[in-house]
Order: sequence, then structure tokens, then C-alpha cells
Amino acid sequence: MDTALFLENMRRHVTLSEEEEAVVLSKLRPVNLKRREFLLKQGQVARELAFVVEGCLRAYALDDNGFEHILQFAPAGWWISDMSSVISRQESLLNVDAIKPSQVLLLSREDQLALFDEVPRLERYFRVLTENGLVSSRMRLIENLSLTARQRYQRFCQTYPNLINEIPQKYIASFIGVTPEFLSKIRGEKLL
Amino acid sequence: MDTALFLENMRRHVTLSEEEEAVVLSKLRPVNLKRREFLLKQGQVARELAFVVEGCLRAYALDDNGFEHILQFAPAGWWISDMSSVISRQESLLNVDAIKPSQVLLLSREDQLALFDEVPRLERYFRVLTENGLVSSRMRLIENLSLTARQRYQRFCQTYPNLINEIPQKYIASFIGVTPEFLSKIRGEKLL
DNA sequence: CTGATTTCTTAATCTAGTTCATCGTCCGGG
DNA sequence: CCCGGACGATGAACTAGATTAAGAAATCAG
Repeated sequence: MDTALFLENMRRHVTLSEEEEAVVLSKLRPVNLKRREFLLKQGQVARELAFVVEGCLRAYALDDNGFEHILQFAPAGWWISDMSSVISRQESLLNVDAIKPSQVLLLSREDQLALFDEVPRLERYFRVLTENGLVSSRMRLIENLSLTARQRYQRFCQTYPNLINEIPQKYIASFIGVTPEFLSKIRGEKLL
Repeated sequence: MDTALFLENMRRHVTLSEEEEAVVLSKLRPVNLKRREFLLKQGQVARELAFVVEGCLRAYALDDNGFEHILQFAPAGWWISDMSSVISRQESLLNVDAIKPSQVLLLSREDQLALFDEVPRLERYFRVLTENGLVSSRMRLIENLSLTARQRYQRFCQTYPNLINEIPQKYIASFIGVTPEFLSKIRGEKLL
């Protein structure tokens, strides 16, 4: 299993001994996903967090009319799950699937909590991740309330420059909250 | 200072000894706010959390055109602040002010962290609050992406039935993300 | 109580973004 | 190699919601 990216990521936040790192790694379960394969379906209770080693996943909600609304992309080096469901143990409102063939490392909530006892410094790593999640979720809400579609697209281009050529355009449309047709029109304008 | 509501709220989540409760209470600083008085202005770093004993506060962002977008209401029994700013120590993007004359209990981040050492069980209380914040922020984002204005208004009425007759309508409009004029129209429709 | 200011309503007009339909293109699989 | 299904572009008709304006109702300060 390819853990280099994960270790690099974790080491950016906390410093653990070799033994401690080994304990953490021992709890990670590598899984390969095909394009479109699900990691989580709405209605299930999410019990695992996923660290993306390669590829790209997305988390999205379905509305009453069957339209998808993407809440998060997770390219390599990111965590993804439905934290609301993991925390509250309620049924998830989100689906998580692979946009392209991907490899992820799964950590169960159970193991995570046990690790917090065994390797206390690890708690900081995940606390920071959760806090960042809260911050970015707040940011998205503010931007959705206060920016136009064009501005949201620009913001997306700034924030995720690498994703733009990596994933189908319709997913970007779904993320910024417009129809694929309208995003296409916006993009057309910029070339003038 | 009137601490009954706060104690009741805290006791719903954790059980502390009388001494421990006294320690916590000793860190709370009561403050009275007039209508429109600010607790936090954007650009400042938020250093305190506020528990509302009486009245109602709001947190909102200003966009480029000077329009307000309300992210949170805090009636009696709720906490309010810009957690993003408190956590990250970055300048806040939000303003927090009183919608009506209010009394709040302030807890500085510094005292909060010190209390976590002195009264470890307190940490759970605030962890739960933070998690709930994350959950509801996620919820709002999903609803803003996937519901129409009418549906968002209905949802607001279900979620905050007591607020509807308590606060000016234009604030509700700002919360659900429409103009006051359009909210007025929506409300007119329902009487038919 | 009274004038001033803020808030709510109504209605006409305008626009950002949707919907629907069509067409060319690009792949990925057999 | 070719075929079928996704993907993206384009355009015309449509709609949810914004904007503007102006008057009525409520609230507040003095």
C-alpha cells in the first residue's frame, strides 16, 4: 500500500515517533475504486473516513428532482466522507463516489477513536482537519449567498486550478451551483 | 448575572461538580447590548464566544455591494461568534450584532482553553457544540443549493418557529437568501 | 403625542440563470 | 474499427427572483 502521500500529509501537522506512525498505518485499509464506484450511499451510516492516495472522489447530495449537488471534491492528498453522518451516527444525506479510478486508504471511526487514546498527538491532526472543514464549509456558504455564477466560477478556478482540466465540466457546474449549459456559456464569454 | 439558562444548557451535555461549575461561571463576563450594537466587526480577530441569555444576535457577511447575508441567528440559549476566526486567529469576515436589546455571557478563547485543562469534562460540551455547528453549516449549504426560495422559507418556519414573530422580516429574507420584497410576495401567496 | 425613521407591501419591469432541443465530438468497449 | 453513450456547445423560449419605485403601516425617539 502506498502510504507516502498520507505520511507526508500527516507530518505537516504533527510529529510522531516511528512506532506511532506504524500503529496509525496499521489501521488504514487500502481500497481501489473504479470510476463511478460508490464509497458511501445516502441512507447508510458513514463509518469510515477516506484518504485519497490517487484519483479523485466527490461527495454530493441529490435533490427531490434527482439533480446532483456536489459539496466536495477530494483529489489525491485529501480526506473525504460525510463527517456529519460519522459524528452523529445518523443516516447520511450524501453520496460519495469516484470520479476517476482511485485508490483510497480507509480509517474506521472506531479505529480513529481508539487511536486517539493510543496516540494522543494524533487528535490534533484530525482536529485541524475538522476545523478546516468547518472553515471551508462556512466560506462556501458565504460565497454561494453573495457571489454571482461567474464569480463563483472564477473563485473555483483560483481555488482548484489543477482540477479544471482533470474532471468533467459538468461536475464543476454542479459544484458551483449552475447547469452545465450555463457554465458552458460562461466559459464561452471569457474567450472574447 | 443571570446564569440559569447557561447552566441548564451546559447540564444537558455534561455533568460537573458544583465547584467545577463555579470555576466555569467565574470566567463568564456578562455584557448588555443595545439594539444594533456590535459584538464583532469584520476585520477584527474574534477572541470571545458569546452565550445569549436574553434577546437575539445575528452573524452576517457583507458582500461587495454592501448587502448583508445572515449566516446565523442566536436567540436566548445559543452560542454565537465567528468560530472560523476564533480557531484560526485570522481576521473575521463576519459581523455580529444585536437584533434586539440583549444580554450575553462572554467567554474568551484564552479562558476557554485554560478551562479545558482545569475542567476536562467541559471539552465535551464545546466539542459537541462545534460538531453541531459543522452539521448545521453543511445542512444550510445543501439546502441553499437544492431548494427554492419558497422551500427555504418553509424550512425556516419549521426550524425556527419562535423566531418568525420575534425578528424583523427583512432579516429572515437575508437569512434564506432572497430580497425582502420577494419574501413579502411569498408570504402573501400562502394566505390564498 | 408627534414627527421621523424603519419596515412591510404591492406592482411593473428587468435579468441571470434554467429548460429544452439539436448537433458535433470524443472516447471506451466490443 | 466502428458504434453507442456520454460530454460539451449553442440557441430560443421561459421563469424565479432582483430591481426600482412608491405608498401604507409600524416603531421609535424626543
